[in-house]
Amino acid sequence: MRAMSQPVGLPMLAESDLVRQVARRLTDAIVQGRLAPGAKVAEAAVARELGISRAPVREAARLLESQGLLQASPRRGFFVRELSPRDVDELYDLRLCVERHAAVEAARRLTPAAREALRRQLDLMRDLARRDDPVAIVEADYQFHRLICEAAGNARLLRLFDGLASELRIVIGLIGRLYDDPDEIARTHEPVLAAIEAGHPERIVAHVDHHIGVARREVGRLVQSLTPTP
Amino acid sequence: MRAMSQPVGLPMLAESDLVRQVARRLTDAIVQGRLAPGAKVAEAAVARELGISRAPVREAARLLESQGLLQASPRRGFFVRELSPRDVDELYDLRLCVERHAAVEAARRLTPAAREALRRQLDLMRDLARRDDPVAIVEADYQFHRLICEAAGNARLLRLFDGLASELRIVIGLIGRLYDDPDEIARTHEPVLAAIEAGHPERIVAHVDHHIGVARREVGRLVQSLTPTP
DNA sequence: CAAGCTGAAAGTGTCGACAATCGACGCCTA
DNA sequence: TAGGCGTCGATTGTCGACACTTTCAGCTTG
Repeated sequence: MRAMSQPVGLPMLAESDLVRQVARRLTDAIVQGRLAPGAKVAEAAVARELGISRAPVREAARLLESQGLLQASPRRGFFVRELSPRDVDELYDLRLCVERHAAVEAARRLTPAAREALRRQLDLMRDLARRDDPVAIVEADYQFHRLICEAAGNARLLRLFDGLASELRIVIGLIGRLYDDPDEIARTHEPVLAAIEAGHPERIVAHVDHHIGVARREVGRLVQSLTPTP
Repeated sequence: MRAMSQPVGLPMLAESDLVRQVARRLTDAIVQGRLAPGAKVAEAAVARELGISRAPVREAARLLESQGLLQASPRRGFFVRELSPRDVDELYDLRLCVERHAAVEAARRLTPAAREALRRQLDLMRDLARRDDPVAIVEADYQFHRLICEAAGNARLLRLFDGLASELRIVIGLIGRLYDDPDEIARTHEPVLAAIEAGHPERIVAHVDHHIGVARREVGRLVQSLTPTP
């Protein structure tokens, strides 16, 4: 009984789990926009395409449902989640809540390694902005925020952030370029990192609020333009 | 098309979804302490006991895994999550983060109905404290916090709170009485509601912090005493 | 006596199949 | 011609079965 007191922490190799693989493929397809919001995800079709049976597909779909990427309609199947402007509002409310906390915590326990990683990520973003690579910038943007959550040292916080981010990617994946001015991204991130390094909680919150507010407006506008006014 | 313009409010009969039912049963068994942390949840055994096949059990288990109640170990099965002191720390960190936000938002958009519900819940808690009903008090405590999250008007926030709460219930369910002084619960809730009604963000945060800090210490002590020092 | 090996039993991962149900198409009726 | 009804196909929900893995008890051996 004491033998397996530590099932936690191991990288859990041998991910031969078909479920995880299917979940990953579906997730990729959704965030890359290959599966549009509202599209039906038929078990049989996916299973045929992957050359497996329906069981793993079903379980993967349920996993993605719990993550908010799919929506289950009893007796009808799974559909890619459609995000209303209200949904986006909810998601950004939570992002604000989560990332404020993450940034403050990250500042409290900032290790040299984490600080270095954040700086490198910022450099990368500046570089991508110069080279005007809109797809890579969105990814780098995501990674920067993820690094902050990682630095907060709370595994659940990180999982929560991943969940919010993947749901937002449903809509973000629809467009190639999120910001009109790619350079703006790098610029709005700088003060966030600076505030974290300085370690003033109020300043951190203020800059995080500002930065996320900008993103929120951008995505909000985008979703608004995508939603056929009812 | 106008015929059923009101799909809301119907009780949605015929929830023949076995998965939901199994998930509910397992959840109940866990939070009631009938399934102890670390216990194995064998698909076949559960299926036999419920008189169904393994497929729905599997899906329900995976659902509970995504909620953090179960832990999947490839090729070995599902186990009831064991919470280390560190896990409890993480959970309370997130609770703090989530409930601060919820309380501030609830204050911003407090409807008379929500306010009334919160007051009634507080009265109920006072009553239960007088009658010294430790089990009911924990439940009422949970409901009070849930009402605050409901009043915040963010469905995802509520789901997030439910997830955190159910994970914490893994350990809370282990004991009958969480607080030494039942009356203390009601007393530490009063200033929270007062602050929400007053609407001062800083005061709200302060009181929420204090209240959750108390609970955190209690649960922390409990978990500490349950953990065989490694 | 402890440690390692062997075999069987139990359990998971995956599959294909069947019944129940939902959506769509076409037909009938007013 | 518009609207309701019944039938058909397609898909889900559930099941039982099989191969492979893990676990554990008993045996062997140093």
